[in-house]
Amino acid sequence: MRDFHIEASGGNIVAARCDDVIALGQRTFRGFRANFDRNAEIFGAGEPADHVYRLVRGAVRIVRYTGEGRRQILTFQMPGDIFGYDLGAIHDFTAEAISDCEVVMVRRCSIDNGAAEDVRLARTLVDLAKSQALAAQEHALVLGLKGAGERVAAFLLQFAKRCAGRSELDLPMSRLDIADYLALTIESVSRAFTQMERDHSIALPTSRHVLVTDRRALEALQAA
Amino acid sequence: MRDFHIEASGGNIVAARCDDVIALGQRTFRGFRANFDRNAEIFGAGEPADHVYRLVRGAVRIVRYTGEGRRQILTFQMPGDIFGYDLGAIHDFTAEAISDCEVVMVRRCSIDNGAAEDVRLARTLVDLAKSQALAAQEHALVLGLKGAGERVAAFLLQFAKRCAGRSELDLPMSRLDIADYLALTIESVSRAFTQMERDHSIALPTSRHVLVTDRRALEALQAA
DNA sequence: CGCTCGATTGAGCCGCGTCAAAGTGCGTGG
DNA sequence: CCACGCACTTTGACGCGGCTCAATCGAGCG
Repeated sequence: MRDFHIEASGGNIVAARCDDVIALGQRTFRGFRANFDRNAEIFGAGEPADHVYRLVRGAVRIVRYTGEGRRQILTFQMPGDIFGYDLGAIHDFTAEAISDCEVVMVRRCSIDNGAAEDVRLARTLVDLAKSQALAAQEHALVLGLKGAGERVAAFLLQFAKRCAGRSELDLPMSRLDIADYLALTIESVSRAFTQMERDHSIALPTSRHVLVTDRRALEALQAA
Repeated sequence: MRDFHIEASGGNIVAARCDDVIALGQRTFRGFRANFDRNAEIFGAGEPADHVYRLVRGAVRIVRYTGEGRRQILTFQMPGDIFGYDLGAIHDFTAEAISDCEVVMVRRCSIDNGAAEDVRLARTLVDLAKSQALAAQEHALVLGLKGAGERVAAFLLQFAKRCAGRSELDLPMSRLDIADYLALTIESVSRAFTQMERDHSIALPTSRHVLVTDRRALEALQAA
């Protein structure tokens, strides 16, 4: 398990080991591990999409910027998630580290080549893409149908489900990240949180630490 | 090219021929052709997803209904589009005929079986799923970042691109369909149309017939 | 201790939804 | 062929939810 170091021009990649893999289907792909500092760009929209990533530790946001600085977060990636396997040869979106984080990078062509000789892998990739499509559609539903409070409730429930249904949540992302994910302002997100606290649906020991005390109430709120 | 008829319980499928196919990758899948009347349900959310569809003629909306009758349209399908190839064994959404339309249906298992022995097909399916994911993400961006007028402009430009960039558009869908796609009300959609007409960005010989007279203006409006 | 960044809270405003009323086009039947 | 009815569209008046602007608060850190 020999370690070696990479000095990226931006200084974001601080260390890498060569013994890490991404598992897809029955196959494992050899890649390397990389660390990114908080707010570092992992890849940018428009750059060549020649690597696929698995998040090991930390949290990542997939983002689209508009001309005038407005920002929309499409998904949050949590440990175990695969990202960066985009449609074309160019990344459609930007990936940024929400917290200091650790990823495994695999050359995309090795996955594509593997899929050319392993139908089981190919099926796994189809399901991966389909589940991303479904997630994006659900996101569009939330943005289209729900009001501010309902969006935040839906976000909390979605996040809780990702954490194996635990009722004690440590949010890695700021209010601004949540706002840009739900297409709201920080103020609206904040008001929604305090309202849910007043209703005793949640408790907020700190602003990033959430206790879901009444899941039913959140589910009822979300459904509205 | 012998014709035969199917009588569905709902009376929606009025005729079918057995000589039609869906082409995917290098392969063609034998299926059968079916016609649906305007507003007929092609498949419903929750039903077994054991067929994949290609639209031949007409237009289709992919829809999600909430408990209280609210509705969100996720995509419009135009001739040539493939739909119904969902993630699980159950359809996540409902497909409805916007106009009288004609589809080719293929058993989903024949596609899945084909992918198990043809890697080129498998790659095509990955790209199909990825492009659906990208479309859903773009849709989420529109709903998240744009105001009413900008959404309608984006919709018109997207529709125009689908029609080989023609500037003369025949919208198959009602204002209500557009509203439910863009997460607006019919009134807001209507006002956006008339505003664009006042700005001489478009002309409206009839409400369903749109002439894009100033594409640049629409693009500028959309970008806002 | 004081600085800074993020979160919260409040006041006012604006865009879009809601409600209501015409207006328009089209198919149907007389 | 015309008259009617129905579904869809357009237009207007008004209210509300969430955005904007601004001030305060709180926690982490040098």
